[in-house]
Amino acid sequence: MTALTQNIRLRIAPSPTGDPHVGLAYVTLFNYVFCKQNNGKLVLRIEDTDRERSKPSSEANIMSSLKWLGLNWDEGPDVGGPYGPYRQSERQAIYQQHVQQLLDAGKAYRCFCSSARLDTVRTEQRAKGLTTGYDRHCRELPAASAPASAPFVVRMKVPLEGRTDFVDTLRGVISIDNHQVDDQVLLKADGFPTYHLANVVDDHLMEISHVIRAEEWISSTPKHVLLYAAFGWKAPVFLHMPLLRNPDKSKISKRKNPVSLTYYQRKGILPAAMLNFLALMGWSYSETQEIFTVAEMQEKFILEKIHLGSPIFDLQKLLWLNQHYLQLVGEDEFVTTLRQQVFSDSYLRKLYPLLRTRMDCWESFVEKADFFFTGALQYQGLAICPTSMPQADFSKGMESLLLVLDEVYEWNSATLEAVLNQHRESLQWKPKDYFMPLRLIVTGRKDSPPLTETLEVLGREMVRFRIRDYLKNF
RNA sequence: GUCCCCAUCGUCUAGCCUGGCCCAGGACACCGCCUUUUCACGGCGGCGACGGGGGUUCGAAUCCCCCUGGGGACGCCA
Repeated sequence: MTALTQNIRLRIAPSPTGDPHVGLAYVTLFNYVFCKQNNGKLVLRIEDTDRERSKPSSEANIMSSLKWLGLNWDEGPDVGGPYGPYRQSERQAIYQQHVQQLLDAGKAYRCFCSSARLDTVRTEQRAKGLTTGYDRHCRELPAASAPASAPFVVRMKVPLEGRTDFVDTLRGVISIDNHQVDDQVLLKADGFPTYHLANVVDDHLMEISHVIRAEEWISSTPKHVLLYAAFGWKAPVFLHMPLLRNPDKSKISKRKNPVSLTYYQRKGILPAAMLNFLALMGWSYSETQEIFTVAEMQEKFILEKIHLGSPIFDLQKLLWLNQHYLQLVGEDEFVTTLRQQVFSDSYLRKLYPLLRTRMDCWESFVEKADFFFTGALQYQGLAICPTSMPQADFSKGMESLLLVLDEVYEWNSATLEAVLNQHRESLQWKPKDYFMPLRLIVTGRKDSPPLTETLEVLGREMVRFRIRDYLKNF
């Protein structure tokens, strides 16, 4: 490593648009370890340029999840630092100024196309089997040809010829034809920058030396390289981590796998286990030893040794590691953690109104409230209702089912019907039966609190996979 | 569809760069046995992979090419 000839500065750049994601923890871990190993600085930068989706609560959760894992940063919105502000929404002036610079240099242009027009163009391109992208309609528009008040975006003027090459530390040279690179929007109509602009400008201004990010960014790296060149800047070193996968090998998603760090924290996965597990996804400590700490990883880690095959996030192995770490827990920690995390005051208070009238002695709490701790819901009665059956009789059951599926699993009646159709044969359905064929009551137990309250206390992600597994095994 | 990336047991991986020590090593899961008054932990063992085809070479999991397969990107989301 060339640690002495260069300041190592890494960054993690989450977008605060949802629950803290395991993918973030994964990428952060590798950034963190490489950083520490080289006496570098780790920057946390909040990429909140999507005004619609960014939420302060999400930002807070991301930070607390990373802290939970012990992945601390040296500079960030909460701790400050010499390169701030560290929230992109607070850096507007900087982006405006840089966009103007590109405009002046003729390396970007204003585009007045409506999204409707863009949609049409894309549809046509798709129909012809072409790469979809902007047709550069406004690229050569004379500067004064549009009314000053017309809404516009600023697009990058990508070279029409040639190729753009860059080096990925793990993969070597990657070369992409400029025809494949879109005239990317840099500044949106609302004046906010897109990821591509903000990311490049900030990485440069914050003197980031190595960009370690997920593989999904490979195909937009040429845009970034082109931008660095347009500004006359030196690009950082790029390294793309393999993507975590669902069991079906698709990119890990909450639809198919629990992905929220909050979920794992609450479930009772220990940070050490999670970190150890994540480290194993693409890297190995030694030929025989699989259990190791972050500190040990730091000693032996070699960036270039990251394995490129995209690993499947395997809950079983996580749990095995966790069991191992749990065995190391001392008696005091056992008592304290259980009190704080599982039987916390706040959780018990939530349960109070639901359990109070259902218990007949203190001991019965365990029996009556078990599913509030395991998430193990019971499913009572899955019935096929002939279409002749009065609508009202099962509409209630249907309602709760759809509520669960829509709210918890983001399903709708169409996907539900598809699932049901898969089981059509084993259910011996007649075609006329599957119009409204199902009644499913999902609750904790027979005498349990109402579904809505149950869901609220348990949390959606906890329930989501129970239902999925249930339907799958049916 | 176009472009890009990837390819060792069901899963995570070691080996690949610097061909021979690999008829491929470890771990999870699974199965069996031992230990244990139960269960778990622990110990021992079993099952199980170099996607296919061409090269190069005395020799290929390792190097090259093609095919196939998987994935990602193609947004005024990141």
